[in-house]
Amino acid sequence: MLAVTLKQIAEACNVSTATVSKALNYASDIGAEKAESIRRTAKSMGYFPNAAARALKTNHSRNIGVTFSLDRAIGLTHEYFAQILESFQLEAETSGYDLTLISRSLGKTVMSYLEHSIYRNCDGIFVLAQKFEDPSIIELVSSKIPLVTIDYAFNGCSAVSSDNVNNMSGLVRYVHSLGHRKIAFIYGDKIDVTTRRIEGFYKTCGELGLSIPHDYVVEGVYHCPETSAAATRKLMSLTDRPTCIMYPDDYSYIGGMNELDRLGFSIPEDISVTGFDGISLSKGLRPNLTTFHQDSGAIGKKAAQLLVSAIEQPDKYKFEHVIIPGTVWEGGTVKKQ
Amino acid sequence: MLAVTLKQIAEACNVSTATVSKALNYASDIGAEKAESIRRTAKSMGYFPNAAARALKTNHSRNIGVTFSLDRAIGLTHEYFAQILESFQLEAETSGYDLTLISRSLGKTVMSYLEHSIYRNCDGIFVLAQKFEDPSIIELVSSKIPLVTIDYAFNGCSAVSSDNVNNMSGLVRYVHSLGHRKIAFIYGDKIDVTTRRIEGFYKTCGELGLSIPHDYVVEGVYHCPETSAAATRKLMSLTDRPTCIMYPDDYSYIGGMNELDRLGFSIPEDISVTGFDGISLSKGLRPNLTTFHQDSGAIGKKAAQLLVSAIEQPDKYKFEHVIIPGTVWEGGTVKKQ
DNA sequence: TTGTATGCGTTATCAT
DNA sequence: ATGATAACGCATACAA
Repeated sequence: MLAVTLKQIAEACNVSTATVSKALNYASDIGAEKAESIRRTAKSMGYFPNAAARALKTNHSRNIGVTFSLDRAIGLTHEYFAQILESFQLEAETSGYDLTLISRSLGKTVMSYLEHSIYRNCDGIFVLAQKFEDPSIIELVSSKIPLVTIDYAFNGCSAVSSDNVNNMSGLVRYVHSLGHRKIAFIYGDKIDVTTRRIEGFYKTCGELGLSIPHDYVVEGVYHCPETSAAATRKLMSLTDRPTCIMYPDDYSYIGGMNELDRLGFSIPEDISVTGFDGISLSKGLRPNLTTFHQDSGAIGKKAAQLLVSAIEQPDKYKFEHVIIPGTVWEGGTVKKQ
Repeated sequence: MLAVTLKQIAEACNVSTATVSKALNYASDIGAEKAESIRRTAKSMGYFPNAAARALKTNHSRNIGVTFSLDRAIGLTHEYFAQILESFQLEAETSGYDLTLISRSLGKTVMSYLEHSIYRNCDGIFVLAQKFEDPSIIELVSSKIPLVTIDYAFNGCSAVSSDNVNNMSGLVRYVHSLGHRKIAFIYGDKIDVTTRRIEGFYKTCGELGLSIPHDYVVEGVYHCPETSAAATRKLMSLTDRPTCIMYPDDYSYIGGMNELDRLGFSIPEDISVTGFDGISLSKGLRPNLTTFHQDSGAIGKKAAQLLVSAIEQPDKYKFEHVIIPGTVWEGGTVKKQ
């Protein structure tokens, strides 16, 4: 509101705005003590540069756009994404970037993510999405604006992914190591991540010499307890029941947990279970849910680092696809057979 | 990246930039068909205004700052706040405003929320906080920048609150109506919201003629299952046990749920319980958690409407404190006595 | 070392 | 009805 400008500082110091600008930007061609004194008065006057003016002049805004292309209101509400965004924000802020939420419209104007990003002069984009085949995402990726994606790698773009194939594999091996041979898997929505997990599941079962009946692998929905409940009912009504059910994610497991209780099965005595994600909920449940913890904090942080590099060193920067490992969280829901 | 400018459109149309600007802004002093043709070519060239230039000139950015002054990483991760932010975002976007996350620093520079907001030319601020006594929040509120707060009302500022006194009262009355007389209450961190809930609890108990022993009201921590577990243990070890325990929030109830199970009490046969918030988790648990649903969607939406009014009609706008009612969600965790 | 002048893209004022 | 021009706040090439 006050909005002190360079001009006011210049008047207060009896110098030109150019000199003030140089002092504030630690330019080399300015007297040390004069620069220092200018900085002091600038500070005392509560000066902060005007981001719009600076963006207009320098052609970069020190602002990163965040796109949310997530389904079924699993946006900010999903702890996995919320944590990634939170750690991304922290790291971006440390590097001097603010985050602006970028949507597909503004008022009555419908615009693509790219158009919106250009409108806001975003220096880079953090693409948080599930449906990467969204044309507006494709357009974004095809442009020359620096960006980083999560859990999906486009050609020529940096990406940070949870290691889905190996994570799934690790979890299957853990379950197998406790003696389980009849392992069922409820997978989530058929997005890229899911394909990899299914791949990891079958591959690992194969390596372990397990042959999994077709009806042990059923489709579910991420973050949806109801669907997991239904899938659980289906699995437990099979004549040859599994000894362990792997759920698509921790949250949807809640549905399975309740259904198993309703059916009179206790966990892990009668049936073992695993989740996926490692959200804080899994440590609140009893027994603690055995799950695979995806290191969302590391994912967000790394994504921010990659994006900042891409923005600040466009020439020497090389695209990377970083895979962040996770860990099996041994809870108490998988019983030794 | 392409960044079509007014100038390019002007050249393409053989008119001046002033004329183009008028056409695009539907000014009155311009020929109808010429304006229309200019708009067509602008569209065909993929023109979008440069937000920075516009902000510089008009002194408003159509950008709203969001401050997150939340403890213990209950930021985006808390479903209540995440939902409020989500609905706020949707409504703000509809009115043509983008959201920028405002922190207390940027790079190595430490700045107050106000300084950061001025730096980014925010037209208004959405204050999402728990600790309203934070000096940086006070500074923000004392300034003349339009803002709206949630669950705490400052003098001369708009606020949207969940009706904490009455909500708590409604929940107590519901429990009482099912025959409970020995009601315990684990309250959360001692912030303003909590004070009101405690007030609502005691007031209603008084009106209902219940005298609550001191050791039935114990301090807990929001969003913290461990603390709720400890408090539960304490309550259940009393010689004269309560018949119902009211938890600070749905999430922290998870700790109580597990502890009760560990102690061999089943819900609701041996002990009744309630949560607070009405997050989606409560409907995933079995039995469904009886809780008080705070209408986070309505809160966020209303907050955005108030803020946009404050920004766009600074003169005729009157500060408001809107109380959003909620509803008891009858789950299955309170047994009829 | 310091200051002058120019332009970023837009809107607004004032001529024409 | 249309256009030249100035100004928003800042950074920088260039002149002094």
